[in-house]
Amino acid sequence: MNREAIVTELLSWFFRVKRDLPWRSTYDPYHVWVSEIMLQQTQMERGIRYFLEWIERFPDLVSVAQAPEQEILKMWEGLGYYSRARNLHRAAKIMIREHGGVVPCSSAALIGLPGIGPYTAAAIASIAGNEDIAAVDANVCRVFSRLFDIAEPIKTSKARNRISSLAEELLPRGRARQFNQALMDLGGLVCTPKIPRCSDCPLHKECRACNNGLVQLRPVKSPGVQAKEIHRVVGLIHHDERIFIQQRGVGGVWPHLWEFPGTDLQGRRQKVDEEKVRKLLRRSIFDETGLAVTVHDPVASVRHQYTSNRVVLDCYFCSLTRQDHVPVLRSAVNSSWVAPDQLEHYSFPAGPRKILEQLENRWTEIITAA
DNA sequence: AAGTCGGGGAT
DNA sequence: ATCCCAGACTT
Repeated sequence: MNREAIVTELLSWFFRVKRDLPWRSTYDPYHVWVSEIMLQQTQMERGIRYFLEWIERFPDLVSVAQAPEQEILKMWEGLGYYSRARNLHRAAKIMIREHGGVVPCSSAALIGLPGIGPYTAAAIASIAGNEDIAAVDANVCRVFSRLFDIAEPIKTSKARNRISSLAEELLPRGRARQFNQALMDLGGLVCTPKIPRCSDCPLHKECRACNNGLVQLRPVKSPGVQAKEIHRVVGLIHHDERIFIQQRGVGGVWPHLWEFPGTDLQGRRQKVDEEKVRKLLRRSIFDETGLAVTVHDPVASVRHQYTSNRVVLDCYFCSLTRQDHVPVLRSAVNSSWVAPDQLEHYSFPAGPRKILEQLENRWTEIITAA
């Protein structure tokens, strides 16, 4: 295996076909940092849209550090992994305070900042600062698992360590910026998961898996976990032309995002008794918020998935049975009564957001019907 | 080492 | 329907 040839072919290919990405015009460390955080576990096409809107709203580090968390989360809405947004916010404040108001470019200074692990530190340091350090992401793992025909399951630390040292050995000194991005682009454009385009690959002559006819079997994956079925019911509580929403804590999923109160149903297999569902929802809303409500008809229902859960989310219209509308929150950290046309200013997970889409233009009809 | 954390696009 | 993604963090 000719390592010299691999590097030469790879860099030559990158120079020819590299993607024209927003943060590649200047390699501004702030831009590179934001892009790397956004692209964690996120596909390029989606990331770019969020990146452009983000830079328009937060053109520099100071604007991020000074922004209220609510606005940070609103810009992140729909992107998932919301801790990334909160960590970005925290890290911005630290950079202002301890790094002279700039995004540091050395991996040593970056590692350990909120949301910045080994990969992201190496990626920012190499792409923004051209530091000689390999950045091994999912793309690079896949490329190397094929290039060196690695039979070990790709998720194991053994395989990861082997790939990391291979990447370090291969990295041409002084050209880490081009080399790392070249590997990422190769993984994203040519050496793709399902149907790799080996005939277009600049490394196919050097690729062991390709030469062994094993490309389809690489990388080796471990068995996945089965998705959990969840049936959730929530209440759209109406009072005085406003809707009740509450803000989640930071303990579990969707930290500091807003939601409608409700509960998960347990016996989700058999046909659910409508009356029992209403009673259960009334009870759980009372437990969670202290609000006594009457549960009316369902007004929206959506399906969505997150992590390894499949969710059916039913939304019931509710009204207060007593005039007392001051909540006593059990698990949420904050709450608000909001006019329907103001709900768009709050950040919701995808499920409730889909509910809101279904309710758009139906508010008057729904409220008068009840 | 294994779980948790999202969401949508590709296949 | 399943797989996947410019991973980090907790247990």
